[in-house]
Amino acid sequence: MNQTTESRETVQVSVDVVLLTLIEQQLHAVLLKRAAAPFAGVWALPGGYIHADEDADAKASAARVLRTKVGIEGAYLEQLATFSGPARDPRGWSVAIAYCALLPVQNLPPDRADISVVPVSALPQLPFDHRDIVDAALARVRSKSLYSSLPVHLCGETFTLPQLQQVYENILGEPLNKVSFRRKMDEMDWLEAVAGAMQSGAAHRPAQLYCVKPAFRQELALSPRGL
Amino acid sequence: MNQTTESRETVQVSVDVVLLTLIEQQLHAVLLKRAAAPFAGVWALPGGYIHADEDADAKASAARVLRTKVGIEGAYLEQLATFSGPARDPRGWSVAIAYCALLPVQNLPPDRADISVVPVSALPQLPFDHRDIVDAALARVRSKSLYSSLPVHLCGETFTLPQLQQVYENILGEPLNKVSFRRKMDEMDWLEAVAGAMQSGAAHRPAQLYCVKPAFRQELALSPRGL
DNA sequence: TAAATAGTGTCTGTTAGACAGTATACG
DNA sequence: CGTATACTGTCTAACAGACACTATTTA
Repeated sequence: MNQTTESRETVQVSVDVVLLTLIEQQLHAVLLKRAAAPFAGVWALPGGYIHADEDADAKASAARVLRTKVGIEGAYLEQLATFSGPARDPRGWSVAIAYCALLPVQNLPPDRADISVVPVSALPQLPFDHRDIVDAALARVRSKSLYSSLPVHLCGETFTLPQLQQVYENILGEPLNKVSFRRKMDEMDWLEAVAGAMQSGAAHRPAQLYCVKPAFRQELALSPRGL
Repeated sequence: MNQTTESRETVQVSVDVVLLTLIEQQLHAVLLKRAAAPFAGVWALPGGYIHADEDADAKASAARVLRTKVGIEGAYLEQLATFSGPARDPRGWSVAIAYCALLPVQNLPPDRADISVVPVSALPQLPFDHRDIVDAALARVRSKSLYSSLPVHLCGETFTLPQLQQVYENILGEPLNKVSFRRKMDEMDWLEAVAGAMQSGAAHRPAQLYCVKPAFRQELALSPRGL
């Protein structure tokens, strides 16, 4: 809070969201074609100014951006970091509160001309410092996947342990030990088995379906020693 | 970034700093007596508006606040989180980019009437949402101390391993195993021994002095598996 | 030489990964 | 019954903590 009453050059405050999903074993980010200047017509992160008259806080602004501009609801949302400076936006000194959002691929909105879902390994050039923001999101998601239940937010309502392990492996970019993974999931007690097993007609033993325990639905669960 | 050009109610952006130091085995926070309304005369976190005409980014604003309002320089600075909403400041919808700063006690400024250094376990009532910000800083410092070299920023230029272990223990609030701690410090290779040993006239074997390796002076070093 | 803390060697229990086995579906 | 994947039992290697021992200073 300020200790003086002097007024200074205005600072623009916006919210930017890195919306990630997992498609065909690869993390993808959702980009929006910018409607207005600057960078009109360019693919960029979904974002927008804070609406002081309707947003309860910046997280609510991010949720509103996802709802009104991307058309999704219920994504896992977590504040990432705040980016600032005179050069990141050509309009002048600006502040962007960046959020990271995770969504199962099946909850993505239907195809739209102004929405692009691209692998994070093949992003186009992004305006502002959006590339830095995406990089920060990827670093955060990868590091948190080492010791938390964060990746469950990329799975649907129910999933099998082999599926969940694959999600972890896709995010981390390295194979995990099956026995250790299942032992951890068991110890952490984040999941509960659903009555019916998944058969899916595959020519092998069906896998048990699990869902996240209600207590961890919105919150993250942490593991003391990783994995 | 915004996708529209509409303009809305203004949002105030400030920077708040949780400056922590270790005094007599206890974490202390530095509070400043507010000079201006709101909450004039009340102890609060050092903070201030961003000066768009001189600050390179919000971190520079935080460093400037520490320099001009608290009188310190060279503290370890790390962005914490951004707090926002219509209710946190009586002047209206506001955004506070919070930073956490660590400083060895010997680098604190000389006593001043408008500066108070209080144990974090005995903080007074704080205005705005400064209590939430302090709590976030403590949670961050404690969790990062589990797997990084962050506590070295609370030590002076040189220190002994028993001293450093005590800093970790004071932050974490629990005793650490001496053998394991020294084994980790050795494996991580963050420190280097200084030529002379510290005797300090104590009636026992003197301890080797260490300093942080130059590569980790400003950056943090992480440990893959904790401690 | 007694007291006090620094620093080290080694044992043991815990945890993580490798491997191989059993279970259960489909064709 | 062959194949493919789910799941489990068990061995082994790596790691962390406990304990005890040696080292070096002052009084």
